[in-house]
Amino acid sequence: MQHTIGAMNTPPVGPPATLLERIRTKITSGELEPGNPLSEVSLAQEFDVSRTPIREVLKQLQLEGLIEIRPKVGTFIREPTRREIVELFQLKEVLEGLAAALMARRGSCPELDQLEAIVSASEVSSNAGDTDTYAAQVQDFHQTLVNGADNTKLVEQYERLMNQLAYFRLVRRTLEHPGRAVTSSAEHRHILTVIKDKDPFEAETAMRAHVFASTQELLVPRTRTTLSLEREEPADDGGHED
Amino acid sequence: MQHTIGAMNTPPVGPPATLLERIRTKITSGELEPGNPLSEVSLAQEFDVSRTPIREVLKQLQLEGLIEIRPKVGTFIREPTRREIVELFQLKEVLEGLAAALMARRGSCPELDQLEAIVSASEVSSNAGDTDTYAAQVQDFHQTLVNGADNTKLVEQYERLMNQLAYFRLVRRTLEHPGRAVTSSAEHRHILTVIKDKDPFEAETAMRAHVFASTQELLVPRTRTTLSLEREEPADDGGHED
DNA sequence: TGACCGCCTGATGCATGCAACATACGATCG
DNA sequence: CGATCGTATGTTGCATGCATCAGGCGGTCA
Repeated sequence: MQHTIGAMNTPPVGPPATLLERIRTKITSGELEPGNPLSEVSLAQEFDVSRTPIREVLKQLQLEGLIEIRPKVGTFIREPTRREIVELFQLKEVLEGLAAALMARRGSCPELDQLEAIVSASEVSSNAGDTDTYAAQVQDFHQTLVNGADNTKLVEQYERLMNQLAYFRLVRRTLEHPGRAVTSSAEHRHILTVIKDKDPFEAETAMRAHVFASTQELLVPRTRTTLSLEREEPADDGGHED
Repeated sequence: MQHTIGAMNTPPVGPPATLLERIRTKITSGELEPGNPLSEVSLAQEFDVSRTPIREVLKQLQLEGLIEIRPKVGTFIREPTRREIVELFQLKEVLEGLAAALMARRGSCPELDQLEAIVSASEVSSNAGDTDTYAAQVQDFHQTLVNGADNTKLVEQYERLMNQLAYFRLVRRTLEHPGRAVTSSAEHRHILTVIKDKDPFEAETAMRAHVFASTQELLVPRTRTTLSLEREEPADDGGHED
């Protein structure tokens, strides 16, 4: 599970992180509020470097979609529009679907064992109602699955996507729906089963259905405890009519 | 079809292109050979700016995967490994599949009419054996389809993917297979039909099959005119067994 | 002759300074 | 009193200079 790739959002060790990673983390961790201005001089002082490397990093983060540089005005943390969030989740669905299919084709691998451990542990925590633990395990499940696809380009695109979503802010909300945890856990178990069965098609289908369901939980404002997928927003939400 | 987004690889007008776009184009257009060193001072002189903006651009291009910056040594045009190419094509398949599904769900839109025009024109050129014209139309078909998905994030990821592939270099080879053009053209027509029928599932399925077939033509060295998908490389090539 | 060691050149890495511009505020005029 | 214009400030945009280091080349020694 260790990554030697340069651009990671969760470096295993602390200090020896790239400037890019450190500033990115400052944004994705929610330390800064969206819309907040990011002065080059402030960052330069904070990280004890000059403006030059800061500017290089900011340009890259703009390319990643995390910030917006308004020329001659300033740099601001970007707040994804709802439309963009929907778009990103549509991508998330197919990317994770691909990951599941690739893992199913791949067969035995370290990540498969990790998935087994994660799913087993998450079944315990979900039944126990330990939301915090389960939330972390959900993250692990998806990340491990993408890693298990053995496709570095997929991992890169997925990382960028999750960074743009500031996913950390969203996951917690999902699990506020009572009963979602156990349902989600069951879906994880099913996905793992079909992957073990080396059924790429079913793995992809199940994964996409799972991601779609989780997405719905996130995008639909939590108004009632059990919701039956009624739509209360005219905007396209990536519905499954296939 | 016009894009006002900052990072595009094919700006509609010439001169007022960003420095990033201009340098990126220098790479993706094949003007530079892979492995070729990209000196900061050379680029600075060529574009009549100082090294500072050049460095910012190079850092961004590194993030895009187009170049490799070896610290204290130099910057080099990156040559994707064959494995990376396979990985990128796996992504291309699902991204274009998503695009087709989204277009099918969307219904009438300008891009749909454009697709109709492109497919009709390409049927003519493919039957006439006009390879050059057909190659351009193939590009148009795929680009228009992705644009028609009405998902800006998908467009962005797709652009990056195509840049990494240096797709321009590869497409031409595909059409060297005699008969591929007419087959491909027929697939395009079928895809357009199911999109018009608003059948997202079939659209995605057809699109993925088409991309996969085209990919095979690209990845399998052209040894015989009609090949029946036999594999001559042990490496995983993203096979469809679902 | 062969291997090793030190310099030398080229590159990048970064700090700094100046110029240009967008924005906000306050004074002035109708 | 309201609108407008000028200025003041804070920001980014870019050029330049120096420090640092990797890699190559030649000389020297065994």
